Amino acid sequence: MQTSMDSFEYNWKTPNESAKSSQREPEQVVSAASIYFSSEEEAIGVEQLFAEPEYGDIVDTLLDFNTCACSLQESYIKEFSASEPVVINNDRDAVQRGLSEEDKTREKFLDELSNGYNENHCSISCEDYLLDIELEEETPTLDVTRDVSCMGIMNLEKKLADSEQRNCGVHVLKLSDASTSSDHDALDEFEDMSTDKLLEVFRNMFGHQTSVADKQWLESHMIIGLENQEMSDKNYSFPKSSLDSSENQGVKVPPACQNLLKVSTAFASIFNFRTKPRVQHVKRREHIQWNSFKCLSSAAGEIQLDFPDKWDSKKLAKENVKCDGTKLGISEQNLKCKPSRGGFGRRYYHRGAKVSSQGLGKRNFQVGCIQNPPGLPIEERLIRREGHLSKDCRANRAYNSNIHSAEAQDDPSGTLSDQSSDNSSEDDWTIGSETRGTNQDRKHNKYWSTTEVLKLVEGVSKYGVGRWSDIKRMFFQSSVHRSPADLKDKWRNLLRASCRRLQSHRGVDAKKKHGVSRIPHEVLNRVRELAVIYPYSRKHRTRISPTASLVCS
DNA sequence: GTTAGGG
DNA sequence: CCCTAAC
Repeated sequence: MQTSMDSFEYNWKTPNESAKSSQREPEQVVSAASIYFSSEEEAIGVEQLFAEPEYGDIVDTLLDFNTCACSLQESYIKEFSASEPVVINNDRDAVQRGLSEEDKTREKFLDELSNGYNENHCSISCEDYLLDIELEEETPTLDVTRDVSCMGIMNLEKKLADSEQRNCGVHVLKLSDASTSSDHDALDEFEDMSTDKLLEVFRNMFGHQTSVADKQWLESHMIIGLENQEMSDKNYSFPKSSLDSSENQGVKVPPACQNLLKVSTAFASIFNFRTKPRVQHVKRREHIQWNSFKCLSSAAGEIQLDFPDKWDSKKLAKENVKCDGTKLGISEQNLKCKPSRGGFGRRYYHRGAKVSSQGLGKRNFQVGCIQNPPGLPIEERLIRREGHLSKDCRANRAYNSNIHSAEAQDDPSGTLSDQSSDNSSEDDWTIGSETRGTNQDRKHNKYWSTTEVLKLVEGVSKYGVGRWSDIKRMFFQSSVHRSPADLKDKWRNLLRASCRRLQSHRGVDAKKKHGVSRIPHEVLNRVRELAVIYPYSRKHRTRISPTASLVCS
């Protein structure tokens, strides 16, 4: 199991170094321990690592440390904000320099954390998960920097004394003052339980067995779990009945789901990791119970619980369901739309919906890439890429374009214009196809005017072939419908036309006859000259006929 | 984000 | 003009 423990900064300092650090400027106060889990499996693995008896002391130390940070109240922050700032800027070298026997054990523990826990301890295989669905999960954020630094302010003297007492480089932060009344209630409840019962409760809370039979250890960890459960997700009521019954009677969510929830919420806060927005990979059906997925998604607040009873991915794929969130139970307001390409980027229209083309075809059930218009039947909201449209559909579209292409022709004089500025580009466009009523696929389909062609030629003369963005910026600033890609396409067509003209005058005459070719000879000659100076790509030249390529290159 | 190239 | 891959 590969963990992301590299980001776990176990930066502890010896008391002496800490004293030096405390004299730094306040802005140098930086964060201490933080852990990022990229998956639930990692959290589970680290949890099991923490449950090892040989690491009990270290776990206590870390948990005390982080629990204090989690439990910090605003009043404490205010109260101690005027105190001397304390730097908890630690580094691993400092730990190694102050080695003791206890430190060695700690180092071993930290090494295991950083290297990833033994695969055998991981109960869930995470290698062959299908990346079916990507859910943007925004988990609660804990400001580690603020909490830890303030906590350091609060407990400076106590911390130093405690760490010296333990004769280790780790600053042990005990925050007995910060215990809440609810903690005491829960503690009383746990104290009445037998060790076996505690083990059972532990299993119910965190979803895993623990080999630790120490009653105090179990109590403390479950208190922490409860406390952080409340902190991390107040909307989710922790099933108290799970404490009383191993059968989890009366619990609304299935046990399997509880396990997932508690690992992801309670331990997340225990480890005080500042969760960053991440992509959660939801496992396919073979690897996770459907009910568990429903529960997990519900807790994440991203997915409604109107899932189908069965998820037959093959069937859905067969139906060519690409992005229909409804079939996945995604609420429409929770469907996040990746922004379509901005600036000069192209926008792709399908049935009135904007679709980002990037990545649509990679996964069958990618969520969060579309924006469906509400109020339409499911079938109508199915977004299909143009590539999946039938040939008849595309042919019909081309037919519509051809009909309107004959209705308007631009610059019929065919004379060269001196205009090369950008102030008339919008006006002298000729609309080739305006069939928006029935065909909204194409962006505008406006023919290039001679003025535009001249500007393009001028731009290529100045910048050369390939700097389409610069040409766009300098010569087509106000031409909102001419993207750099359009310029590139047009230049390619101009190049072909110029070569074709030399190749066959008959073909040009035929096109003139049909009113298609309206590019003046002078322009094409200039294009040909520029093509010599700025050769187009080799691939393109090879596509032109051998005789033409000789001339063009 | 930009560009090349196939369609 | 659309779409994708590559950078």
